[in-house]
This record gives sequence, C-alpha cells and structure tokens, in this order.
Amino acid sequence: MQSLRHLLPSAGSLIVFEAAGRLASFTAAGRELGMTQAAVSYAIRGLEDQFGAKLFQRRHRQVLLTEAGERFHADVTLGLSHIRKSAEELRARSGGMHVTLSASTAFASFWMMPRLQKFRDDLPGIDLRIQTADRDLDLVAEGIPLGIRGGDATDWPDYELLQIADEEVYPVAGPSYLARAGTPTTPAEMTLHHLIHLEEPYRPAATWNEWFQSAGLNGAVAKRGLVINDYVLVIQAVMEGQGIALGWRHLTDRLIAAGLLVRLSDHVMTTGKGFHVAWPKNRPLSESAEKVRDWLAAQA
Amino acid sequence: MQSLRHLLPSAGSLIVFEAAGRLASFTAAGRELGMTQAAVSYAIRGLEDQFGAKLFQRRHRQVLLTEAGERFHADVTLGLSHIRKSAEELRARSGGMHVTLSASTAFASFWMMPRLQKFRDDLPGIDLRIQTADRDLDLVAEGIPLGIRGGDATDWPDYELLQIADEEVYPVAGPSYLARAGTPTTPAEMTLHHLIHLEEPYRPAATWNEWFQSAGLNGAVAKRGLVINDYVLVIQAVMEGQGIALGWRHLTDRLIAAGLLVRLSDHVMTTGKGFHVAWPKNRPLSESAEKVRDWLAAQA
DNA sequence: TTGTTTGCATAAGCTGTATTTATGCAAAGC
DNA sequence: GCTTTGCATAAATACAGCTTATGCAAACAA
Repeated sequence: MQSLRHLLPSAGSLIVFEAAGRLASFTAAGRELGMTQAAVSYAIRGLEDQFGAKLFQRRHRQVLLTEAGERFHADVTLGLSHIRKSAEELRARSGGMHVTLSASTAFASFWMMPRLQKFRDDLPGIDLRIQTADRDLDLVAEGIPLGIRGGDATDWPDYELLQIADEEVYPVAGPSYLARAGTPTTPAEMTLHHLIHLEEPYRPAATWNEWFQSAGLNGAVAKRGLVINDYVLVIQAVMEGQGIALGWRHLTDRLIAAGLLVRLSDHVMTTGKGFHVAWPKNRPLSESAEKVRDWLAAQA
Repeated sequence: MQSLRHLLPSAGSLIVFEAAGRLASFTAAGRELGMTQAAVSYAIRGLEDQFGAKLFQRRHRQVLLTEAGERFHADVTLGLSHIRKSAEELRARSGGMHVTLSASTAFASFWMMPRLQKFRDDLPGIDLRIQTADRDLDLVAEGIPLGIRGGDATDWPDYELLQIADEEVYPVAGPSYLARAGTPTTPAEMTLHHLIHLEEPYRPAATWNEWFQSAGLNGAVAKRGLVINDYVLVIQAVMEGQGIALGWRHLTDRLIAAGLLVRLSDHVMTTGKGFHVAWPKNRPLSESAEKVRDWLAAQA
C-alpha cells in the first residue's frame, strides 16, 4: 500500500483540486484559496502528470471535470470533508490555551488593554490573541471563536450574545482644548465648538446629529470638522486638543477617571443597544474560549 | 466554512500525522515516508501549534495519541483512506498515456533504446517512462505498473510474467582488444585473457566461472580482472578494449551486428531462465500499460 | 550508581518546491 | 473585427519544508 506522500505531487494539490472542481474555474479556486490562477493551474497540472490522466476539460472561461476527474473529485471531497469537520471541531474544542477574540482597535485599546493584567491574573495560562480589524469579521469564516459586537440580538441573528456594556454616548474633550476654547455647558453651546467626527467605513456609529437630537436640539446640525475613520485616532486627536468628540462610556470612562479626558455634559445618549461578546450559534466553544467569554461578561 | 488550506499549517502534515499516529513513533513514520525524524517532529509541532492542542503524549521511545489526537486521527485516517484508494484506482485505470517501466540501465540502454523508434511507431501517443535502478524495484510500493525481470516464475511469485528473451550468455570483446591481444579460439584460451567481471550488488548475474563450467572447463578459475557493478559500464569497457566480458544475447546482439562487439565463442550458456515483462498480480493495469506490456512481449 | 541506547526537540543552514508576475493564446460574445 | 476572459507557460524567487547535528531525558542493564 503506497503512501499518499509518494502518490501525490503534493498533498496541498488535493485541496486545490477540490476547490477547482467545485467552482469549475481555476481563477475562482485561486480566489477562494488565496492563490493565483497560475498556481492553481500548476497544481492541477502536477496532479494530471502524476496520474497520467486529464482531470479537467479546459473550456472557455470554465473548466469541467472529466469522467475520471469526477470520480476522483467525489472521493477527494468526501475525504477532505471528514478531515475538515474534524479539524474544525478540534480547533474549537481543543483550542487549548489559545483563544482569539475579534474586536475593533478601539475596544482592544481602551477596554481590553487596561484590563489585561486583571485578565492574566484571573485566567492564568490562557493566551489571548486579539484580532483587530476595521470591520466585524465573520467568526465562522475566520475560524475565530469570539468577537466583540455592537448592537443587539436583532443585529446578530447568527450569534449568541452576552452583554458587556450598554451603549452610552456623551461628549469628551481634552483638558488642553478646554483651557484654550473654554468649556461648553449646554448642548447648544457645543455646536459652536470644533467637533471631531467618527466615520468608520464598515461599522455604524452614533453621530453628533444623533447626539444633539437626543439632547433635545431638534434641527441642530453639527458643524463639519475633522473626520477620522478610526476611533483610536479620534481619541488621540481629542487628547491632542483638536476638538470635542463623542465618547462611548465603556471606552472612555477610564481615560476620564485618569483626567486625560473630560466629560462635557450631563446628558447621556443611550441607544438601547450595547456591546457584547459574541460567538457563533451551533458551534462548540473550547473550554478556554468559554472561560474568556464568561470573564468578559463578568466585567460588565 | 473555512478552507483546509487556511486551517492547516500544511496539507502534507496530515499524511505525516496519520503515519505517526498509526506507528506511534516519529522515527518510524519518517522511515515510512522517506523523511527524517526531525521533519516529522516539525510537522506534528506545526499541527499542534495551529490547533492549540497536544496531539501526542511524548513517551520514552514512543509517542501516544492524546484523546484529542485519537479523535482527529480516526477522521484523518478515514478521510485519507478514501483519497488514497481513489488515487490508486485513478492511477491504475487511467494511467492514460503515461506508462512507467522499471528496468536495469543495461536493459534500457541496449534493449529498449534501439527499439524506441519502433515503439513510438507502433504505439503513438503513449509516453513511456523508463525508471532505471540498480535493483529490481517493488512495483507495488513504487506504484509502477510494469517491470523487466530476469529469472523465472519461481523467482517472482507475486508477479505475472511474459517472456521477452531467454538468458543466453557468451563472451564478447571489442575489435581493438582483439587486434592487440589476438583472438582466443577456445574457452581454455579465454582464461588467459583479460576478463571483465560484472558484480551487481543487488541482482544475481551469471559469472565467468559459471560460463567456463557450462563450456566444460570444470575447475577452471577465471582470472580476476576489472570488476564493474553496472553492465552498461562493462560494455563500455569492452568497447574500449579493456578485455573480454560476458555478453547477454538480448543486450548485445545489436552491438555485434553493428560490429561494435565481437562474439568470441560458439558456446552459449543457457540458464533456462529468461527476461520478462512483469506486473503485480491482482492489480489492474491501465489500457496503455497493457499495450506496452503486449508490445514488449511481441518483440521476443 | 553508572553507562548505554533510543527517540523526540530544537538550532542552524539550505534548497527545491510552490508559488508569483508577466505574457501568450484561444474561445466566446458583441 | 474588437474586446473580454481565463487557462497555460516561461522566468524568477522566496521561504516552507526539510536535513544535519546535537542536546536531553527516560528506560534498561550491569
């Protein structure tokens, strides 16, 4: 019985073959696998040379499995699906001491970092990896067990949620800005100041106009000012005295307590939404991931 | 659903993992796969790091699968066995237009090469690959459909055989040697000449002493001379005038007809054995392999 | 207790496999 | 006839996947 290692030009070419057959296109397979069309072409060529059989008919804009290719594809698909399922279960169940959490850079910086020592004290031995991105990643597709998600259950029907914080928004400024420009005492007065705007390309965020409305200033239009697409940079600009920005309580309360930021209004806009730790429904979490999840929820 | 390509450190590590788990030893797995123990160790390490789980308990002189490793191993074994079986069938049935023939370098050089044009004329479209080695390869283990084998059926119980040539042996010399040393006319006279000996490390071959015995020179001891372990080199030495060597008819007859070699005796030693095209019993041959087999047998 | 054997882990080094980039070609479609 | 699309292939290359060498530790035997 011959080892597959000798039977195949490379083991990876099986994965390529499966995708190309399913998608009937080398280019599409490459896209799915994160490779170029040429690499796919070589991989298939390698298999065909090794077996001495054509696995695909090349058509215009499409490839079709030959009869021999169909037979082989069915078996490869079956074999790989067993393995994939098992690998995913292994990854989920036995994530061991490594847990990945998907979150925004703002959450990572302002919420998690100040709590990291406590995390380490409370859950020694667990290595937490925080994967930041400018969008809310598809946890299933990325193979990430946990994520931090804003909104509520209707926003995330495919995920289980445990709340960490309510969404509470108020204006914040840096001490140096206030020393220079004076301290606004009413929402109306706020409209005359330099306002810094968060505009994230992929995540909805509360706007100044929404905040003014919630404060009773109907029809007020926030003056256009500095626009930044990353909340970490927004807060940095605020601390640099560039203006006033909206502050989310769960992200800014420690900075305020430390005197690095000043809260400017008694009015808090609450949206009825919140920030949650989320995980995909119907997928097992490893023991460690469950611990991380519960720890996060317990910080509320 | 995440691609296996992203889920695994490398697809090849699955094959390594299967072998290591089955054999409970990284060293044994390396042996089976043609790798070093260290390479196996790294492959397993890669899997363990990627999954964040220990797959093996390291014991003295042995590794044992962990519980998680056992589960994964069962699925990987099942998946890979589907694929292996399919790959072997594909290889055997759809060998397509590529056929590999395992043979000695001498056979390849002196028998097949002179007939290659005729082969191409008779079987156009079939790509013949000749895999030479200094030993008779295990066709099953190597996944090679056909081989050339000396001996008879008792020597190759696991193979089917079709005869190509009888084993017939006589002395041959190069014209330049004879011009210099004179032409021996009797076997006895032959013993006084420079004799070139073939000593292959892995294949039995008729010796000068056997030839003299068959010629009736009992007790004659062939003078020790140049000893070469590759028959192609033996023939080259003969043509360079280094001495007299035994010539196998099926390999030398064309060289003799061309005047490059001279046959030196009317006595021919026949061993009752022969040279055959061989293929493993109970394994399907591709259509092309059958054609090659039949073509070879038809050259007898 | 000491010496030996065995086999996994790891550092350092390296090479050839597995790509990527660029381009050619051909089949459709307009 | 022109354009688009996608596979094949040449040339180049980088780095993953090893190999070699060595350390370490667990058994076992004397």
